[in-house]
Amino acid sequence: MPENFDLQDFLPYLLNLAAEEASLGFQVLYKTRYGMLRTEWRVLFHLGRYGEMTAKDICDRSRIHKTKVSRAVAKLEARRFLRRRVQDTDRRAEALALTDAGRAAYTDLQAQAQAYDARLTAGFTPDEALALRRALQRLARL
Amino acid sequence: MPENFDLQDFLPYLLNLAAEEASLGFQVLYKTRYGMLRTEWRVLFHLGRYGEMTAKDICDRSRIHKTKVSRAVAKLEARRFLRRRVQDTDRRAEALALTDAGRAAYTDLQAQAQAYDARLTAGFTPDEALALRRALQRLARL
DNA sequence: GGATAATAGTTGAAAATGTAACTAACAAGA
DNA sequence: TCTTGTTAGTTACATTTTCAACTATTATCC
Repeated sequence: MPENFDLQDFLPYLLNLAAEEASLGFQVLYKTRYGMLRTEWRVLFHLGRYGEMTAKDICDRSRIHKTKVSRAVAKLEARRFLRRRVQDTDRRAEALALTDAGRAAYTDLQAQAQAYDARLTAGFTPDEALALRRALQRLARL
Repeated sequence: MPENFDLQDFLPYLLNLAAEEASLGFQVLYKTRYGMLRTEWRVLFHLGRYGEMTAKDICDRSRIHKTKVSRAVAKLEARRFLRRRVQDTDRRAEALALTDAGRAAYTDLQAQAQAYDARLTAGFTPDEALALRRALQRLARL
């Protein structure tokens, strides 16, 4: 066991640093354009990408805690980005769906996200970028 | 520009997920053993690994905001993990140094961190692990 | 059917974070 | 030396997050 273990080599630290740095550039977009928080953007993305689903579905897919999702949904609804519809089959659950405005915001931000992702990986070869994503998905247990 | 861009492929999202997952396992250690927060552990690590330095030094090295460092230092001091000594050369700055208790906590947690890091990378070949760290360091602009 | 447990989602209070303003000390130039 | 500007660090306040408790509904099983 080596004595000199640098913080820069500690994976949780390194991951957090890289995640913060990478998040920052994109945060500017959804924050300044739509006044959204990270969880709100993520909920929007889920609904835009995967279609109608309940808050529980989003929780399961994204591993965001239900209180965070609940508040994000409330804000997105207040801003008319989504509608809730109580389900007949289970009146506890609500099906969430984007409004036209929500869909427009999603389309815009999704394109921005893709462009931003391309910028982030610009310094890597396709193989390197692929290996990085694979490694991260493994670490995230996806 | 492909239409179907999954969240799981979006680097900021993926990085955050992996960072959270990786942080969780280690957080248990410094939280349950020492009741520390992430910033406190990081400050402790800096002082343990790199020796006496000022809060400003820690900020510069770690990119943690000075208010977070200030509060972490206050807590670590209250728990007798570090001492402050006003510098003669500049009476605004304080040299921070671990106490014996602080050093003991650092030694313990540092070993745990190393072991945990090894567990995290156990599924990777040495080359893969190295490539991952290199990629993350680049993304983090280290 | 009726009791009990589990689940979807919300809410309130406490803890943590971010932002800006602040104090105290130093620096530099007229 | 006096003014102005900068820096180290703290504090106050607003925003977010976390945690636990809560409501309403559905599922289980005797």
